[in-house]
Formats: sequence, structure tokens, C-alpha cells
Amino acid sequence: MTKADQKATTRAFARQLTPSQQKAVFHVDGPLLVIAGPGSGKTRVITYRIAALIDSGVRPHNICAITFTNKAAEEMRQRAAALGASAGAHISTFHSLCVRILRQYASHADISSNFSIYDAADQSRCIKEAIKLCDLDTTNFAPVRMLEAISTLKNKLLDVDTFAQQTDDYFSKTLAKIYARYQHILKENNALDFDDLLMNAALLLENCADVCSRLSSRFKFLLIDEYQDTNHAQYRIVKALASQHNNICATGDPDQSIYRWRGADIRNILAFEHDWPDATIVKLEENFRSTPNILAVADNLIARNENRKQKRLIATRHTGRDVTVNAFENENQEANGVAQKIGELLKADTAHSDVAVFYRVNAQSRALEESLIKSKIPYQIVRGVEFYSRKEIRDMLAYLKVLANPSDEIALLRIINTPTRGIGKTTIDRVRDYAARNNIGCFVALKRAPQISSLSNAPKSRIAAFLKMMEGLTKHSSGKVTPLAEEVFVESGLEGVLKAQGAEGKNAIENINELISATVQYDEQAEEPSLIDYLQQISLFSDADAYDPACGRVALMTLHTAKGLEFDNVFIVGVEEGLLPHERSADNGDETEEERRLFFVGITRAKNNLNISCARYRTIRGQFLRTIPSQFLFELGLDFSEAAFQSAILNNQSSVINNQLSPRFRRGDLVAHKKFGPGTVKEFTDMGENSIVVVEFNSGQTTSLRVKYARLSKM
DNA sequence: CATAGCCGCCTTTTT
DNA sequence: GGCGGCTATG
Repeated sequence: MTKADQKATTRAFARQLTPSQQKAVFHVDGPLLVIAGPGSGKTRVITYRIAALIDSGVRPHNICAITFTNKAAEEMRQRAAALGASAGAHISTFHSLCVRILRQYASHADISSNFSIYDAADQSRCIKEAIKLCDLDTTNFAPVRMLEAISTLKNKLLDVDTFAQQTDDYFSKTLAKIYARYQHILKENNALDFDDLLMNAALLLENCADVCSRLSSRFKFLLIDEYQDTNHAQYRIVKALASQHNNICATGDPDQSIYRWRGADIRNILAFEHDWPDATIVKLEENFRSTPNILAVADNLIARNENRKQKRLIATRHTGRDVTVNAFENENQEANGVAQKIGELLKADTAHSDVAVFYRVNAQSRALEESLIKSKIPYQIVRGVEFYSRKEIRDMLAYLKVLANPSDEIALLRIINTPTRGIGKTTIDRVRDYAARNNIGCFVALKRAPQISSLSNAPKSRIAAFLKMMEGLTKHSSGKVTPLAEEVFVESGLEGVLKAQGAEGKNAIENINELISATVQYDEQAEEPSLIDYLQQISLFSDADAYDPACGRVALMTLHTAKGLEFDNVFIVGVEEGLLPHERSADNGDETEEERRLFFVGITRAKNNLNISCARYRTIRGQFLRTIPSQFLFELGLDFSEAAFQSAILNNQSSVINNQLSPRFRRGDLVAHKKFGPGTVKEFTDMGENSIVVVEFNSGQTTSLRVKYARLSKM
């Protein structure tokens, strides 16, 4: 694309923007905060700002854009490329950026660049080991709780030494010990957990002036999407990276903050003006996505949050169907109802990719799957990490991890006897014991097996065979990953064992073949393919990354995963007390507000058609329980009272109660009528489904209408 | 040393 | 309801 073409493209884009969006994209120098509601095009603002910056002569190399998921980064790269913004801008997630920084400046951060990234399962093993080594038991010090506590510390950038200095009570002193042990284990394995990536990068930037000045002078323009969900460590990274040029552009929506539980700090966005005093603030309140009915429901709901800055949702679209709320007998009926409705949509020529079902917890997907299978509706469960947690995939990756990072004992212990090769617990214990006494790693100890006196000849020769096999694999371990992966599958013996299992191993083989296809893609797409880079990249793979809009299937995902996406037709299921809001958030006002925001995010994903449902009975953890409709259902401003809804559910013996609901109106509401056009509500008489509304239309005519028939939409 | 079977544990959301 | 870890047995 020539320079002139680029300018033309940018101008064409500018014409589609509202004046405030134009200002946000083109006219601001210095810090900029874009507070933008759902469907207002805030991600687009960032994309076009990148294009506009490059257009005005900024080198792509000097731009750094940070997104929330890899998928979002990938999309932004493609869109920027389509606008003529040539490659070279750094566009990635916080975690990927940190991996890059840590690998480049590994020596400054006192780590080696081939570090493994530990996921929840690896972390769990390490923390259990740490608690054991501290002579504590896991009943009083639950591993998960300890990991949570350590995660919180890391997000606050409190490293082991800093935290140890500020402990006073028994619990925090003990936590400090476990924390130290845990970090020691990670260090021995040459591994970092997710929080380490952020903490180490932040501390590196803050403590190493040289690195900080190099990176902050490179990134003349910093753009961050979903700023409301950044945590404190990410905030400090941003502060450091922006320190030279102060050209930070953040976009976000406090009403869509749904990761507080993970350390996201809403104060980051609320205090932006304080952090960057000369910041320009642009508010985008127009919504280009959803129908007025959907927005009215979303607006009514989110208005219930007390801890919130007032913001409007202004519809730019004028027509739309009603929002429906359905109550079903149980979760299976609910799933059938959803499948049936989806079937009707598909019959009416809706594309599969225009339909999505959202739920609060992953376990809810099972009932939906069964119904969709029965109805022969193809679906995809958007759960990227699931693939990588399968046993056979973890086995394959463990081989690769050991080859990339021989210090990774979690991976080594996983594969040393998988498939079984006669190196059992006793042998492993003896090797580990030897390693501990000689202060060396497990892998090194294996190499010295002939000298380990406690081992007899048989295990020694088995260990030698294992080492020889690994040695053979090292030959393929540089450059492209695919040849190595193929070799690992065969040489490790995994292929042989799975093939011998016949039908049972078939699925596992298919999965491994899928893994190998993925490495082919990696080899093609990576600038410089390497095993270390590949492993680090897939460690940061997220659920949302697995979403493939082009696969021609209905999408099923959690409300959290739905963030940032949009669909014509949205189903939100299980809107019941205990599920949404989740029981773990009960008795906590702040957490209930977060659940409300989560529901708000789900609702505002819908472009045209929103179907909300709940079930009277639900099986939870194997128990068949009576449910209570979610309080949120009565906050949508829809035309039913709690009492009426409850009695409708109670009295109706049939399996489905279908409430086709129309909105309530208030005096002063702006509405649109199909025939009479826009107008203002003068009066509203609430009589359930017989409600009457008096509207003064802009034509001057005032009319009394039955809400049921008038099909008025809120503007 | 391998395997099967049983018991007890956890169980929200995720980079 | 599902998984990991432990134990008993071959």
C-alpha cells in the first residue's frame, strides 16, 4: 500500500467516526483516556489510532499496543494491516510483552531465557511441595488459598524479601515461609508462573534504569485496551513504559470490569486523570451494536450498581425485537428450549456463527451439549485451555519442555516413566535423594546414575536408555518445532502405546495429530520459530483464543470469555441466585456488583436478539435443587414483578413458561414507533401486560397506546 | 514395579 | 460428579 493509499483509507475511516471518536483518534497529543460503553467501537479507536500514527510518520517500531487476549491482538494486527499500517508495531497481551522483555533482558532479571511458564496444575504441585517442605499440613494451609495469597502479593509487586520484612502475625509469617519455598522451587525448575511474568517485568523496569530507558524511549506511543481490567503490576509496567514520552492512550469501561477477583484494580481507570494530570478524557456513549430494547435492559440493570460513575447508553439503532425471559422446569428443559429456539433461527437462515450461548460456570455446558447434539446443531465450546490440559497433550508438551529446559523437574518427572519404561517410584526417589544430597538437578543426577550406589543394575540400564532417547531428540530441537514434535511422538513410545490400545487410544492419537498440525501453523507464522518461543506462546493461550467465528458452529462459552465479542443472537442461561450472582459472591456488595457487571457484559454482546433464561430446578454437584430466580431478572425493567414471576413459575405445571416481555416506560423516555416515528412518553399506566402508554410524537400528535400491541422501542 | 480400584477431596470466573 | 492420590494385590 502506498502512502497516498494509506491516507485515503484513513480519511475514509474518519468519515464514519463521530466527532468525539475523531478527536480520540487523530487530534490528541499526550495522555488520553477513552471511557467507552459497550458497542461504541473502542477497540476500533485503538486500531485506527495505530494506522493514523503510522500515517503521520511514526515508525511502527515505536508503537506498542496491549490487548486483553492473544485473539484480540491477532485481530488488531490484521485490521491494522488492512488499514495499511505495516508490520512492526508491537501488538500483544501484557503477558506476551513481559515474556519478550524477560527473554531479551534475562540476565538483568536474574533468570535464564529458556524458562518454563507454569500453569495452574504445575503451580499446584509446586505449592504442595513447598507446604510439605515447610513442615506444614495442607488442611490448615490449603494449597489453593496459599496460591491465591501469593498471587495477590505478586500483583502488588511484593517479592519474597520485601514481603518478609513486613510480616507481623503468625499467618503472614508462615505465608512468607511458604512463599519463599515456593519461589525457590520455581527457581530450581527455571520456571515462572503467570504472576511472575508481570512482577519480574515490572521490577526489572523499575530497578534497572538502563532497561527502562531503552524500552520507554522505544515505545513513543503506548495503547492499552480494556484498561479497567489491569491489575497493579500491569499498572506499574504501564507507568514505566510511558515514562519517557507520556503518550499513553487507554480505553476501557468501568461497567465492564469483571476481573476484580483476579487482582484487576478499577482504581487504575478511575484515577487516570490523577496519574496523568494533563490527560484528555473522551467519553463514547453511543452504541452501534445493539437494539434499543437490549440497551434499555442493560442500562436498567447496570444503574443498580451504587459504586459507579454515571454513564449513558445511547442507542443509534432504532428497531428491534423484545428481550425474552424464559423460565424452564430444569436445566435439561432449559437446554432443550435453547436448542429448539436455535433450531428455529437456523431454519430461518441464521448463520451458525451468529448464535452464542453464555453461562456462568463451565459445568453448565454439559446439558447444553446434550441438547444440541440431539438437535443435530453443530457447536463449539470456546475453551482453549481444555485442549492443553488433556493427558496425552500434557505428556507430549512435557517432553518438549524438558528438551527446552532440562531444569523443569515437574515436566521431567511426568515423562520419565510415561509411557512406562520400568523407572518406578523407588528408582526415582533414589535419584532425587542423590540429587538433593549433591545439590544438583534431577536431570544431572540421572546422567550420573552409574555412580548412584543405591541403584541396582536394571534401573541403571533403563535410565541409560531413557537418556539415550532424550539425547537423540535433542538433535531436532533447534529451529522448526514440527519435526521435533513428530520425533517425540514416535521415539518416546507414546505412539506405540496408544496404537496398541486400539480404539481406546484413537482419540488420544487424534489429539496429538491436532497438536502437530498446530505446530505446523506455528512454524509458518512465527518470525523465527524456536522450541522455547513455541512453548512460551502456548502457555499463554487463553480460552478466548480458541474462538473460531469461521467454523460454522454455534458458540458456547462462559460470560467471562464472551468479553469483547458480539453476536446477533445471544442466549444467557441459568440466571438464578447462586449461579448469577454466584453463591461465592453472596453477602458481599462489591462482588454482587461485579456479578451484575458480568451479566451486563453478557447482555451487551447481543446485537439483535437476546434470550435470557432460568430453571426451577437444577442439579448442582450431583444434587437436585430447587432454585430461586436471580435478583438481576427483576432489575431489567421488564414488564413483570417479582411476585408475578414467582407465581407464574410456581403455578405453571408445564415445562415451559414463555414470557414474551415488553419494557416498562417512564415519563420522559424517548421512544420510537414503527408508523408514528420518534416521540416522548407523557404517561405510563402499569397494568401488567395490559399497560397503557401515552406518547407525544415529534409530529405533534399525542396518542394513547396499548404497550402489548404498539411495539414501541426505547431510544 | 505395574495396575486396578477405592476413597476422599474439591467444586467460579482465567492470563 | 470428576479427578488425583493412595493402597492393596499380582
